[in-house]
Amino acid sequence: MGASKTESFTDKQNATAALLKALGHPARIAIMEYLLKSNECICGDIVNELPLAQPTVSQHLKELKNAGLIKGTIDGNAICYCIDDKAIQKIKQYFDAFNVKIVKKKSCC
Amino acid sequence: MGASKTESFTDKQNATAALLKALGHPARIAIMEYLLKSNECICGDIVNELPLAQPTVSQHLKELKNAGLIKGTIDGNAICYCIDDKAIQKIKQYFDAFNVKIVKKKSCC
DNA sequence: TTTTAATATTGCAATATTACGATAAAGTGT
DNA sequence: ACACTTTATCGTAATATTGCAATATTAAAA
Repeated sequence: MGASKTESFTDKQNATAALLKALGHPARIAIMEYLLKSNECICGDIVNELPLAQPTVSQHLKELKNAGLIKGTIDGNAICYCIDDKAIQKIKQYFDAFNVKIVKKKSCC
Repeated sequence: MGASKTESFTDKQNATAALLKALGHPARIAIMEYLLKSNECICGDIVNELPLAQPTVSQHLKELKNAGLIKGTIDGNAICYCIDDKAIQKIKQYFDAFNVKIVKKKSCC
């Protein structure tokens, strides 16, 4: 098929998977890390930083934006992309909670 | 193409992306959450819990195992799958560090 | 040893993803 | 208006993912 049976899982599970899936590509990890360390957030700078063609980078930026991980604001004829803290908080909280439960649980194997 | 240009990114970026990609599917999130909350870790129980056919679940388990997120031990003719803490620690640390840097950084948009 | 149970693998169809050239769109500067 | 810059979109080829039926494998149980 190729299509996930999303309707069979909870909204929360689908939402979590969607966030992590958006980060599940090295180019998108590289974009996030660049936005984190650099003071530049202009789309063109990201394109120059990555070893990918401009349309490809644009596509990755779109996916990150759709997932809520970044937001873009128009600045003249350029676009400034920034990390959206809220999405990162959500992920962090998910793994924090996950970790707490792991510590409490006895591993059976 | 369909194939990621992994050779263009750092090993760390590729490793991070691979871990998150493995969790980027609702069925695999559901498996991890089941293993976290349940005392059962037998493969058959997971198959019964999920709305997917046995071969599909087996495939998802394989991906989680390849990513290092779970480990399986043979128990008679059943297999017990458990979460591998180390992988979760890695992810948690990644987002903790990410978050620290976000807080320090002034968002530009 | 034959049957049964549990899990993995194979093969395949449907769909999604990745990448990029070509082109469009939208703003800037002249 | 015109060229120029920046980013997005379209179209398409190559590859990957998802899901399952059928089948193989492996170990227990009878």
